[in-house]
Amino acid sequence: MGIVRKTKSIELLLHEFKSGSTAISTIELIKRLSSKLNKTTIYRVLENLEDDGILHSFIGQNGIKWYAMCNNCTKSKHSDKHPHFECVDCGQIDCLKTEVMIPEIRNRKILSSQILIQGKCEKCINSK
Amino acid sequence: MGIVRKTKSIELLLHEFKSGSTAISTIELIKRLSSKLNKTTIYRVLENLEDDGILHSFIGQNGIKWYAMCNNCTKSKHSDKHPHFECVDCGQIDCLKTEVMIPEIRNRKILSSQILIQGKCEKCINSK
DNA sequence: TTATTAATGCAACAAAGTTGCGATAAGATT
DNA sequence: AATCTTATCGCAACTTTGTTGCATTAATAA
Repeated sequence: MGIVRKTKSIELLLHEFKSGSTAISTIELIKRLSSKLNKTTIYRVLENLEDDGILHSFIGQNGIKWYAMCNNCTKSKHSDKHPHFECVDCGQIDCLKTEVMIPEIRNRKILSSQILIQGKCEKCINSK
Repeated sequence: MGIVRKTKSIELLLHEFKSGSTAISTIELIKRLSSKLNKTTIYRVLENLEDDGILHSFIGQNGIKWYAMCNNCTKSKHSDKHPHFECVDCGQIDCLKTEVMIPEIRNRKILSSQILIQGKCEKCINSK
């Protein structure tokens, strides 16, 4: 689908992502916004924002879905191929600008890839 | 936990993986074995086999869990850091031997990583 | 053969996400 | 500004994947 009308729901959801390259899980968004939005609406708006190249999504190591802002995507081309970094201590997931080279593979045609890195973020390394 | 007794359930489950480096999702295993094993048993045996370094698991792009045979793992050290390749046509997922280099990241300590590559497998490229 | 307890099956539950449909509201039209 | 069209929303009910508690079964040690 994609977005046709500017609504309060879209505004509320995008507001949560304004602080940059940190990802937010759908369940976290539902927790934060459940007093203002129905969870069905949240799932649907996120899908529309992704279709329009405003957000991108990926699956965390426990199987739940996360969303983060896109940088240079459009409706037709999602160019967010960056890795995501998940802190094993605080649980925060960030988008990385680091390039990871995926080599060609014999007899296979690569179309896309997801890279999820686990480790400790700066904050959690220092607050040991 | 890990495995203490050799049981029929373990034998049945491992039998499904005997054909090498192809991964199988938990729901596929439940479908195949539901006449012989309870799904709770399947979940628990898979967990034990992973704890013992016999199988390893990862999350597919739709959030469901997949298992595949390990090559050189032990109870204490899971060394399966290889990428997984998912065919967008036939849905099959295989373990790759290809090495993917994850570069160091400033101010973060990397502990592990998952790489899931999507594309077309040899069979599906040719059967166009 | 018997005893111990790991492993299993069952039922009930939980979490994450989806579907159908009537009600609401964005914004185009009059 | 009032009306109309239909995208969007909220609600309830459902589905899928996975988990928990507990009584029963069976692997294997004694």
